[in-house]
Amino acid sequence: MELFLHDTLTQDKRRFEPLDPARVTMYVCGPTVYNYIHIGNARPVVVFDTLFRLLRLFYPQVVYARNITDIDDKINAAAQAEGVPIRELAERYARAFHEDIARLNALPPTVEPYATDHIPQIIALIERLIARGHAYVAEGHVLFHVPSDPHYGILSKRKREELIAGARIEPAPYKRDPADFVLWKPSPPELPGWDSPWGRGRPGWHIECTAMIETHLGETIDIHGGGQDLIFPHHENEIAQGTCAHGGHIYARYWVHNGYLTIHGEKMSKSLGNFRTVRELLAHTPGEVLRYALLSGHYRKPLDFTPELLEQSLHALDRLYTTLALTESVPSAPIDPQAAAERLELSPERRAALTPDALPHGLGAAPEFVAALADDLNTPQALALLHETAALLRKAPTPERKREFLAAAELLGLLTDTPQSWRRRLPAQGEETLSEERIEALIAERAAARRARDFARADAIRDELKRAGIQIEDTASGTTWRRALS
RNA sequence: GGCGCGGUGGCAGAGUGGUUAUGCAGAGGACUGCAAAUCCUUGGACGUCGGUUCGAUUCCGGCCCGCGCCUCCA
Repeated sequence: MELFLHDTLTQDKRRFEPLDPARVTMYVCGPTVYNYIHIGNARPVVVFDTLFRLLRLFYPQVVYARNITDIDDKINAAAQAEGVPIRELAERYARAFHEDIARLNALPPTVEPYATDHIPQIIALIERLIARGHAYVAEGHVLFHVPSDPHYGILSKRKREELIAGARIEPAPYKRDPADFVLWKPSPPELPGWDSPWGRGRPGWHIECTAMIETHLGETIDIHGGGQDLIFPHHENEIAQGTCAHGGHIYARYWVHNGYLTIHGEKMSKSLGNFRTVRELLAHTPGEVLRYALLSGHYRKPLDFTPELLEQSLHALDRLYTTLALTESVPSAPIDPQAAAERLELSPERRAALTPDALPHGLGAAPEFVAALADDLNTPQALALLHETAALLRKAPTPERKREFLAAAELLGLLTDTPQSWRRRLPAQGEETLSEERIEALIAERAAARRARDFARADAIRDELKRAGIQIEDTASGTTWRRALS
């Protein structure tokens, strides 16, 4: 089976062909840690986590790097506003980031480099750019000279002249060209800084990613990902400095960008202030529901983030968990790795590297399901197929279907909970709360009333539970309870 | 102004040159003491105006509307 990805650079969907199929590399821009991430920031995390899972199904080794930018003007400003050391603030929000995305079922990346751990590499990279005539020193700054790169604008389809004409801010006087951007800037004594050939200072915004890519992944990577708002200037500048530093070698073979999350049709952003943090959403929404919501739209399209979206995602996911609960006695057919690889038409190299003790996510999934994801990560289509598999499984359970269902969910990072725990841990909806002991006692009392054909009493108990947000389900094997959905 | 994205049924959202995706919500029925869950059935759609075509939601063009980027932003 072949993987297709939309490439921002060529503006079309192309067959994915890695430079080295034995080692696929992907770099995704991670957060700048100066506050809690919002749900818009979580979109690339979930999207590229899903792509990571898919790539690992197709290739034996995938190196996925997602950085943490821990040196930045905004971090400095936030620390100063709070009156805490900069390092402490950055560490706090890096930790919060990890906690938040773990609840979105995001796997840890292969490497998670920190900008401040790469200062020597950044300095070396800048020196190379200066030596090659692509950067210059001015008033303690080092700037990338945009006119030195004839291809500048290739990613964002912009002309340097138009950028200058449309600029919203006055260019700094020390710039040779208004489009030049900072690679290194001086740091006053009270702010973090490192000694460099140009004095004590700190890296500019874009250079750290290029240095970390070079350090951990190499000069040319297969996939570079991030949100659409990074296309310009961040990724444009990365291509410029990276390509110029590497003597013209291709910087990234595929540029993959996710669309925005919107609120009432407007982009969610920190500057507009219309964002919801993942942290506050997690207080009353299971992380998996947030993940489902983010996957319910195609990654390149805008996704309007509304309470209705969350409610629909909650209900849809609950249906999948109900399927799991209804088919608990159905065993999942064991996976024969080679037969599964055959069905999915994985490459001979991939097949050779499959070992029974380390099988990738989704190996047991149906080919059409994997094909949906392999078609530029069509997660809405994949979710539709997951629901169809669920419906088939409920109606005519077989071990093969069970395996396909579980494998498909695994590839999407869903259904990681048990149905029991899912149904009982949902946010409380009732006006009052009852302990599990009290719930069990009431259910026992209702069962006694039903045996005595005292249905008035039995229904009164059910109503009481209902008011507490507890839904009763009478099944052949007895009565179970769950937290009701909204 | 330049560049780019999008307008699909009550809502979300795929897809396709001709046979009503999927989920949520709604309606009717089965099951149930009554419910819930499940199952069956079911209504409802492709911004607008032209063009190409035997046939267009799907291809082409104009228009309308919405959104984004143009050195803070995922």
